[in-house]
Amino acid sequence: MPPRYDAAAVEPRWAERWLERGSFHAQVPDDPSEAYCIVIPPPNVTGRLHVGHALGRTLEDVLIRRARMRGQEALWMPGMDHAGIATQVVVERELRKEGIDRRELGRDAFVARVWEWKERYGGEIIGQLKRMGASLDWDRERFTMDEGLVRAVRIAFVRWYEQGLIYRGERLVNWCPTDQTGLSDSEVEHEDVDGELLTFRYPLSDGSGHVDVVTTRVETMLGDTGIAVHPNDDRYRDLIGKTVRHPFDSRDLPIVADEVVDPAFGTGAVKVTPAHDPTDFDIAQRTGLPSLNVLDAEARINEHAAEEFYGLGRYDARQAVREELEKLGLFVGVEHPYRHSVGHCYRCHSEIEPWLSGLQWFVAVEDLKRPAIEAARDGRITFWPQRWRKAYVSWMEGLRDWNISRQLWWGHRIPAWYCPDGHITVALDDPDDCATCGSAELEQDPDVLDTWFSSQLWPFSTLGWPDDTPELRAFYPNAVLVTGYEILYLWVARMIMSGMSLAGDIPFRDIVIHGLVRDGHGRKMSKSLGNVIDPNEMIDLHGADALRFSLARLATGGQQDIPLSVDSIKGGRNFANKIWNAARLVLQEFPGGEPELPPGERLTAPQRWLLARHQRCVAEVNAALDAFEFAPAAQALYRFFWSEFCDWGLEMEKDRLRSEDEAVRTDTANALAWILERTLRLLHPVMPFVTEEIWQRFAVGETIMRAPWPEADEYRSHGDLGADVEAVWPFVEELVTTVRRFRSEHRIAPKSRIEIRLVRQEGGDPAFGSLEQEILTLAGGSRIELVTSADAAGSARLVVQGETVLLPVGDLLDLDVERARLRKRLGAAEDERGRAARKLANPAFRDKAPEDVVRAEEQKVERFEREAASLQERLAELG
RNA sequence: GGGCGCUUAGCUCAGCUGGAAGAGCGUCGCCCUUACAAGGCGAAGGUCGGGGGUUCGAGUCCCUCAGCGCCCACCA
Repeated sequence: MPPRYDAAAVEPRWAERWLERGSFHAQVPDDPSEAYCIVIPPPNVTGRLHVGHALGRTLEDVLIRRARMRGQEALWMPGMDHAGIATQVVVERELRKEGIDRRELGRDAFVARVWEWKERYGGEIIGQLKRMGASLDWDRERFTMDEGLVRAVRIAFVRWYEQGLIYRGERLVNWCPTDQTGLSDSEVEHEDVDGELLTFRYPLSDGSGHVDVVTTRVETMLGDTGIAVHPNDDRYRDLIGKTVRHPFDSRDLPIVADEVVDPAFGTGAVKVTPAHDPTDFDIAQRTGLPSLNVLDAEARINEHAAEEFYGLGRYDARQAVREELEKLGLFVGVEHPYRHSVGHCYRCHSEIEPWLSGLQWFVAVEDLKRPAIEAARDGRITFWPQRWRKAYVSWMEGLRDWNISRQLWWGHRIPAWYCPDGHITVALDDPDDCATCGSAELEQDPDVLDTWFSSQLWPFSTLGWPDDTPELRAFYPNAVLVTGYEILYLWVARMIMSGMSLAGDIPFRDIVIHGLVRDGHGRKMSKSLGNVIDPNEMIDLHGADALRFSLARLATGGQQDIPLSVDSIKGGRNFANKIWNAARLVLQEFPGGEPELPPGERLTAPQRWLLARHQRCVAEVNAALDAFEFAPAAQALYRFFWSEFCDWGLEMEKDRLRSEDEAVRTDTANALAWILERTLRLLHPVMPFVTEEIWQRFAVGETIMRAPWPEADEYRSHGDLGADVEAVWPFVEELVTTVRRFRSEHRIAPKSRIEIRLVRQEGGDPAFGSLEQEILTLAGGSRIELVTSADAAGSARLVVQGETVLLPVGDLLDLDVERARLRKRLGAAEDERGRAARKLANPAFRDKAPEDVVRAEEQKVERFEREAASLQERLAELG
């Protein structure tokens, strides 16, 4: 074994071997309680693994690998999402480079090109997942547009349509003029921008006056069809029913009353543009105002508007309309900058144009959301951390119908056909004739479904739904869903609704929400900042284990975001190297094979102590993972392995490991190997590669992946074995540290050994138990003597847990340093004593605090009093 | 306009049901001690954002103020 762990050599080998051996494949268990399933949030085919993916996949793999080691059939379902808009845009861009517009190509040829592209470049992320060691069951890989899922989507659509949950209607949609499609409300991102709030004037048709209105998008006045005021607004009450005249095309616009108008905002009169504003659309619905759509699909002014503005883009039109108003003397004023919220496309970031784009398909959510809210409320579904439940519930309560039509070519085409008479046929299989009139002239709806319509089915469609497959029976509901909060609404909420409605049960029992990965200073990673951490590069540099461990260690539930720096990944690499080297030490003496823990009476004190600490680590890791707290689990592993096993345990056992006495040597090697092997299993879900590589030398099984997971119960007795050592451990640890500190302060060479004398308390056992030899090893001592206080003269004096320790170091003692050291200690001891004494002086404290707390304070006073006295005596001695 | 989160050591963060302030990184000093210098040992560094309250006791619970961040929302 080389002294440096070489992740680059080890990891690819195991990544390949695990796949060859089918180690990630899950069988369908007979007993459903043995089934454990997580579905991967399907990454976009266009995607590449970024650190956010790496985080989520690491957490999932930790859960899956642990479940697998616990003997469950752990299925981690892999797959990808066809990602409608995202993919179409990428391929369109490719085509444009070749000088081709998709419309020239035609729909079928374009879709064929996308498939071609998908086969060639899509799924880069899969290779990255494999490098990460993600134990996905690749035999079951799915794609949201594969044959089975196409069928699932159709059935879902048809079933909801028949239940009246899917309907077609004319509504305003969130239109992206760049991507040329409508979007659901969740796909619109609102951002504050500096715009202007412009006031202009509509003259009354009868010439008796005018009405002023305010707007941030003055070009939409071309599509105004009315003016709305609050019914109780005295300023305008008399105008209701009158009309104003449109300055550009002389239309007469009625003045109507509507409650939504806020008299306190602007002028209290609202221009109504039903075709380009959701609020106005609603007002028009209530008041019967007509709609006038003045924008085309690219957000240019169309032929419905006044002639002089034809063909202008929306921003040019904004300027042009304003200038015209100024010329006509109708411009009143402008507030600039005016900060207000504007919707943007979540894919391309263009400003969204609310737009009346004809008939669209919608999912009616009212009946779907009720059970989905209930499931979160009654605990069938649990959110981790819990606060997300509230966010989910309140979002669900405000949820409005979901627009599922997308004016794209890449995606699941809507299974609805129209005959010339306008009858709608919705069918599972492509129909030959109209279900209403029998006409054979059918045309399928040109639109496709929202990408999220198919991904909402993912937890059950991948398992074979709608068929009643063994997989579906065993693995549905899934155990856990792990995802970032950014798609809680876009995806998670919809899976719950569709799962309960279509698959008849909640899709998963636990939802683990993790934060967004940011750079080491909490900034968003972006190319322009140059702070992007590419998981691939990190794996090249430090290994997948290093990346995984670092991510797990940072994955705390409390905070919203997760700061990741190259340095923190380096920490993970160092840890892998530490594990490697500890194994190297043990393996120098351990011959390989399965270690056998020597019987209790043959275990040394440090070994028993290590067992107790190992037991504690097992309990901590399990408790943390049961609560989906990955950072504390990683922390517990790190502390146990590095501080306890290596820094204290191995240092104490090193000599015995190389003992002349073969029996001692064998027992020590076995005991350490045993603990190490169990710890490797605990570490394995987080750091699969290095643990597998080392484990191969210990155990007899084929892979650590199936080695039994250490459970807290089975180790409880080991804590008892170490109880005697634990009792003296605080003293031992402080003694060693205190002597080391003394040596460091006095610059005593590491090689020189010093005698340690403990002033024996009357009649007591030595406070260090049986750890005499270990103390000498750790503190660099030559021997330990038990003495009486009469022997104190001439020695340096330390106080450990109130006990006096003498170090007869003779000339090595620098008197100035020693006086300074003693004064510092004395000061600290007096502070401590004072603090405890003050507490005790408070009668209320003695009265009301629990007995053991009071006793602890009393002991503290005693102890620091003794320490102070002892140090003072010595100081006096030194003069 | 609602809602949520954060504010603890130079940096990034842990601190469960309230009982003597922690980690990693960074800094300083000493060590290449035959597992590991990607290491070991030791050290320095904190009025736990401000104010008020509850309590014998508050980083921890309550109120309030301030700053930062996020989510949701049809004030044109």
